[in-house]
Amino acid sequence: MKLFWEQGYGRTSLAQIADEACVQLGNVYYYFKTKDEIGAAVVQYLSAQNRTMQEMWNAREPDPTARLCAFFQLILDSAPGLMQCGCPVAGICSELRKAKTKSVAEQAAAVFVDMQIWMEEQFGILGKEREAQELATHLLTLIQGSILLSHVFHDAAYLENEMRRLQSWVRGL
Amino acid sequence: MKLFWEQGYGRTSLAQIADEACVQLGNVYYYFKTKDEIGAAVVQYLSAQNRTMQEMWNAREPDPTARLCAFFQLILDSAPGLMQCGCPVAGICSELRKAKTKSVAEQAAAVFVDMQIWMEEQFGILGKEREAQELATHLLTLIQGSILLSHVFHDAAYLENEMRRLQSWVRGL
DNA sequence: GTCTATATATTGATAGAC
DNA sequence: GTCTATCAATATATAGAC
Repeated sequence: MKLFWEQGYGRTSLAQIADEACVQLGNVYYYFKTKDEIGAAVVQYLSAQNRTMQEMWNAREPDPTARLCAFFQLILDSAPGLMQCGCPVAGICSELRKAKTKSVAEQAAAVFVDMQIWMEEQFGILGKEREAQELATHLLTLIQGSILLSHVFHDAAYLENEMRRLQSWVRGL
Repeated sequence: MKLFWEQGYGRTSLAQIADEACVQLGNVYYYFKTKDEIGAAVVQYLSAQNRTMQEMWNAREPDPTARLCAFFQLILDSAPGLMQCGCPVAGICSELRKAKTKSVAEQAAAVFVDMQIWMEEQFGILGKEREAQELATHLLTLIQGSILLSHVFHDAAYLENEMRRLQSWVRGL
């Protein structure tokens, strides 16, 4: 995951992965038959990580507003990495969509669906059932747009300003 | 440009480029010493294309609102390609930022700076000098965010809905 | 399960005939 | 300017010893 995020899927060789894992190149193929399987495993890891965070926020924070703020705060805390490498899910999804590995790209897109549905649920609890889908899409658009701008401009301020704005916005709901 | 957009910089071989240009592989090196030089030329082409469009809108449309709407309309017309391959500027910028070719990534980022400055100018003419920068950033965030979502979800509706919303918003200024 | 060694294919890049 | 031929490096993947 680290290498795919930092360098991209295509630029990362199996030799680098073996080196990062402190094993020999040949041993990688004992666990993964192809490089695509490693890509699928990474996407699955990112998906599981996302769901774990959602379950944690659902359990810890009774207030949907606090849950959404916790989500924004996680993005804020990840700002340096997001600025440097962009969104790991969007990155691998876009790269594999342009390749022949379409199935893995679909699994990566499913992570965004999970995020969207979770945000919709929070807006629903807040009594915004009718606009929930529209609000969730709007949020995801702003999040991904600001991550991309901070990455392209190499300036975390784009992401930080947007996240702080969203935090104060959601607190005013 | 076509190949880099559709497949990405890394996945595109010089053999493919030569084939697309209907020349032999060896002949490519008569015009470009390295692959990076081709990447730089593509970014320069995208930059020139962007500036050409801006100059055209500035000349044809006396009203800044109409200019911004023309910009949004161009994105709308490009929706199928943007959905399929994402933003060509952001794509090559992100890919080369993760590579060793940092200078080309900076040139790609400069295209976004051009867009932002042009939008700021339009808001300035509209009498929004004070908020011009903030509005331009917000626009760029929504544009790039909606392009990314339409690409990841493989659904042009995300981009189309956002652009139509921005068109009616800017007409209400 | 882990390792070394290697097959096979493709890549960016070069040399030189024409 | 365009071509053929090829180098050298790197990639994914496999075979088989231990």
